Amino acid sequence: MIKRISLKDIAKQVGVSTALVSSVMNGKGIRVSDEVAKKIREAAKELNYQPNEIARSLRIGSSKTLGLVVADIANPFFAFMARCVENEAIKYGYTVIIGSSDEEVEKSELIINTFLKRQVDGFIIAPAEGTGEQIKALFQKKIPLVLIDRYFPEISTNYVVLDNYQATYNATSHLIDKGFKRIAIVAYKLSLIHMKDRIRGYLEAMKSHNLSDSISVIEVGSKNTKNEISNACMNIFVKNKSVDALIFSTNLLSIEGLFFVKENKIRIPEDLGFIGFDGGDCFDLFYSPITYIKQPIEEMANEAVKTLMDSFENVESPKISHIILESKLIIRSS
Amino acid sequence: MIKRISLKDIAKQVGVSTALVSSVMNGKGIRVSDEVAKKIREAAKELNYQPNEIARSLRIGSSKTLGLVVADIANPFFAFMARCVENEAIKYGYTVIIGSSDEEVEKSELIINTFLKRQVDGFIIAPAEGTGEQIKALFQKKIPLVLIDRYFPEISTNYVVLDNYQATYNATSHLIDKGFKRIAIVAYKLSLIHMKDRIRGYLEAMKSHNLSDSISVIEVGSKNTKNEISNACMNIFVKNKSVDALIFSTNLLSIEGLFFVKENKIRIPEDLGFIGFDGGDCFDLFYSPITYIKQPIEEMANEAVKTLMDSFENVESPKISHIILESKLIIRSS
DNA sequence: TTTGGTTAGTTAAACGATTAAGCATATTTT
DNA sequence: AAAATATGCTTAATCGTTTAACTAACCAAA
Repeated sequence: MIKRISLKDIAKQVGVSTALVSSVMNGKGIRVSDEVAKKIREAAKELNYQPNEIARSLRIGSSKTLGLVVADIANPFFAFMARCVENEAIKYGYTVIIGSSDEEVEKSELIINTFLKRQVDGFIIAPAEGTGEQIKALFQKKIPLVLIDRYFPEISTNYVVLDNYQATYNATSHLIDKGFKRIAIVAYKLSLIHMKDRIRGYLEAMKSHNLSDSISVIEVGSKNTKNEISNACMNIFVKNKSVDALIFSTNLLSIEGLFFVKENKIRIPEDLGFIGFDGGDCFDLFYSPITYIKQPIEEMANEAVKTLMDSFENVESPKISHIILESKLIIRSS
Repeated sequence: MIKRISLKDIAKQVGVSTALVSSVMNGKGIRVSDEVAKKIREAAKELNYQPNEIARSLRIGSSKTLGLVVADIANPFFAFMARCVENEAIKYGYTVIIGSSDEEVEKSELIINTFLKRQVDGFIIAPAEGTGEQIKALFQKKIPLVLIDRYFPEISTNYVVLDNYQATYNATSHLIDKGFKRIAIVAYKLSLIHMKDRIRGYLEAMKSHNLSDSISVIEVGSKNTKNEISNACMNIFVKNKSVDALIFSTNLLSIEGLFFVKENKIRIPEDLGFIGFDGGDCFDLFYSPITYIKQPIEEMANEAVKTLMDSFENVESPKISHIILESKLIIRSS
């Protein structure tokens, strides 16, 4: 590696011990005369000293690093979340390392282990399906941890999530108010709670409006979804004419829904009501701007970082915090 | 911090020295009997030992970490690039830390210094305008470095970029072939070479088709562009009717261009030819699918990582590599 | 004059892993 | 039988920083 300036170099140049230099650089601890302190600071500037955080981490037992594990960094939802987490963490003097599990159990495990080896101080994780054991293991090791977007009800970790139930409840109600009756929801075939809650919100809204007979949940696998969605929608919408509005339960599903609409020349909102998830330029640019459920992503990220910082304070007496944020229905012409 | 298992714990349990454990874990170096080696491996598994990479980094003088500095992580182009860099780096056993300069000189400097303190082994940087001095400083310190997307002709660093000249030359030629004549290019007011080259490609294409009189370069600032673009396009296109096709020189500009088109109910391609940069769902979903210049992002990322790995091999005798990749014009109906 | 306190530092251990060098035994070669 | 070599391990230094504990010099109070 390249020769970098260390405390020793400064100490030698000024003619003091490294302990003193360290103390001056951190502005605390040992007593120093103003004169020597000034000399040290000048030497540090002159040599362009950059402290070695690796060594510091080792000594103080904290890497000042957070591990962020998202389900899919190519998804704009998580990309934006990553950005927010980073911006927030830096305010507390923390660096973020990011990994994408791509919804795979093995990859999630690999990332978590890599991050553990790198001695991250804590994790923010949007857990993939089936990673409950991994989360439990972290929790048992008392490693500070905040789940985001999704959580496991049976594991009592910190989490920051959307009020998913309310989100789809409101969306469904909105469609009903607009006169749609045969409303379906498109969701992933996932056991994760956020998906269940989104479906539940839809179901309850339908029931409480006496539309139980029109309930229709379209579940698609999380891989190879494009055709699957198209086919699923096709079956229900085109062949059976049994649906007059669709609610999509994630950003990617919504976009694939838009492709379906475009390819089949479906008119929105005349032929089909459409509610998307998470927003994005595509929704705005669609010929008929799309109504969507907006998540407070930045707030989620900030809360997650804050929760993590809090749990650094008292690792031994862990206060578990559950933060549930409200979505906003952005009403457009769909 | 949390008590984690160290070499010492394993050594104690098995009754050997840490040196021996280390050697066994790394599968090299010191001679060991099969019997003891087996015991050590079993103990490591039993205790779920995860080596402390921080300590390892300090000792071996390499953090096995790359610093990726992008111009804007919220931009899908860079988000995807980040993902590719990460996936590629992991193959070589490297972790990536990502920072977004947001095209600001100060933020870029902050990120670079943070990464230096964290002892990154090398950098991949999409440099913001005005960060030439920062890059030069890294280069002089002999810190392995690859520029990506943009570069500084006056600094002889490694770089991996698009053949920007050819990209817009081809795009312009394509529009001319389709019968458009009064073609304008929309670009950022930036001194960076990639932007200059994109404009140059357009200019040369226009000249070589004897359309010098119709040349029109629309330059907008990199902040607050939405209105600016709309106004700029409005002036030229609507008021003067002096333009019949637009080429956009970045992804974000393209999307803002689409908003302009939509808001003003311009018909594509009847009223206006349109070529975007970088692709994306928005282009596909637009009522008239958008022709665009496609960058080989994954290849760029892979080449950048590979170049960096190569320069780790011989830090002292730096072989500078300049990689220029070709774009592809994806022709659709615009 | 002893005791105590302040000032301005130094010394040395520690964090966890790596690695060169050393050191007994055991085995083979001459 | 002596010398050389191989085997299987330990010791201790090192990376750069932090920090508890110590020291030496000086001044003030009892």
